[in-house]
Amino acid sequence: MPNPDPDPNIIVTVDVVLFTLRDKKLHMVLTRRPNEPFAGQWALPGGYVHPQEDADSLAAALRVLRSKTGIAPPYLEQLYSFADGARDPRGWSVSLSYFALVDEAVLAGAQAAAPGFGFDLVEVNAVPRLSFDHNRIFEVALRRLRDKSAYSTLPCYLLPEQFTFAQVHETYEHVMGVALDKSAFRRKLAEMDVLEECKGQRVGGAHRPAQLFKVKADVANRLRLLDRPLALHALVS
Amino acid sequence: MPNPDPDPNIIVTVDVVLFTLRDKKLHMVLTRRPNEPFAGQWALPGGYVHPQEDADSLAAALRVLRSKTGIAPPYLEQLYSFADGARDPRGWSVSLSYFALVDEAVLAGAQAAAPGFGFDLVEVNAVPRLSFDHNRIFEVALRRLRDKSAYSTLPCYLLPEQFTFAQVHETYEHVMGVALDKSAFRRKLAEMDVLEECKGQRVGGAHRPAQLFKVKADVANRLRLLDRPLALHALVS
DNA sequence: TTAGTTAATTGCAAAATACAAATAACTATT
DNA sequence: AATAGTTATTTGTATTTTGCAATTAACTAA
Repeated sequence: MPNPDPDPNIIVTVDVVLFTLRDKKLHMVLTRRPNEPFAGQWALPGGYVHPQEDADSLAAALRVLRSKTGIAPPYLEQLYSFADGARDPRGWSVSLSYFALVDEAVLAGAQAAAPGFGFDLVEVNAVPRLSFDHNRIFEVALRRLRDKSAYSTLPCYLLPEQFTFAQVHETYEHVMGVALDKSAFRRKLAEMDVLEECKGQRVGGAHRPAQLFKVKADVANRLRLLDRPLALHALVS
Repeated sequence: MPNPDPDPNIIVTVDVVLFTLRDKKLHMVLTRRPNEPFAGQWALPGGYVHPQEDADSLAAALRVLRSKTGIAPPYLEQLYSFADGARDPRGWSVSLSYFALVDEAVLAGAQAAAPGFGFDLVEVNAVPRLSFDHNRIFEVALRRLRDKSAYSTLPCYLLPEQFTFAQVHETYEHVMGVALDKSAFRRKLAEMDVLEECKGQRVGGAHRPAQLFKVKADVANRLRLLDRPLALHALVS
């Protein structure tokens, strides 16, 4: 009548799709697998859950990211769990997958501070063949990022400390892959009430200077949602 | 250099939050735990993943539902994965959780056909203390159901084969817990293009009879989404 | 000064929405 | 068979939200 786990071990890992914006294009972080299976191949940053070390799966994801990229992303959310007997040649396995966003400068800073971190950035339209079912995980993450960007402040986590309105606008467009009307977008941003002016701070070239903004403190910690999503116009890329 | 799983077993289970509408109120299915831990206590229908038997976690969820309730729900979606060292006294564990919707008549039919199925329905506003972290899983499921209902055909999976417009309207209201303007809702339903008239079929008492509808065949298989969500009015319950 | 350039605001037609009212289709009662 | 009662369904319209374009603002370089 007692019911000990009657089944063989199930492999439990965490994998993270870490997005950033570089040269106005959405990129993701990839690593090379150090061990079999798929040794030497591209893969998402990931690894085993360590039950003694990780309080929960979020902690495991943070640990993995720290060890592979040296950063703690400002946004990290559980994406989905891929769990079946075919995705890993070693046996039935679960990937607790997460997706994360970070300003590129933070990634570059981490890479410069400790050149040992072996990761690369690839554009999301040119993702190579990945290990396991990581291409599928990436696809789900990209779709989720794009869908959620239409009704939230998600793309703001890709921005540097200070930025102009044009940068926010561009960021949304490049993340979502669509054109967004400028004045309508400005109205929506105002409605969301997420930006704060950096008083007196302006930047620009041979033209009217642009106001610098930063994300309001309370918004930086908590994703803000729209009642009605942004309207999508023409496809951009 | 070989890398065998270095860590102790992690328990992997599936748990399902199965919703239905009874007496115009949203209910969920609960079972009594047959074994320790929490023997005799309320819990979500759930169980171990069986690696030899289950191709993937969805198959595991279907198997668990079949064994505990005798039904195969028309809608079943992965909800979230709860994974930490504290939720199960036996050790570090993962709950691959799902949520499902079904017409109450189907549940009643299964219970009548095989009275052996030991499950109960409880109203979502009167959920008792559950085993493990199942109360939290339920809360997440309820929030997801309500949020998603605002921009999808999700509540349609709670309806019987044929139904009136008033039933759809009520179902949305009771699922979401808000009042919805009737004519606006009718327009949205028309826009979604999900209903098909049952020609000539009408029902009613001492008043104008109501047209019977059914869900279009292609919609029954695939959730349909709205570009803009339903507007929420006053809280209802 | 002025031409060039990007930033930011404003105005308005068009579309979508909230709300209320009217109309339709029955039954039960007189 | 008229009519009162009840729910279903459609229609109308004021209000709000959007799409789009034009205008104004603020700078630099020539």
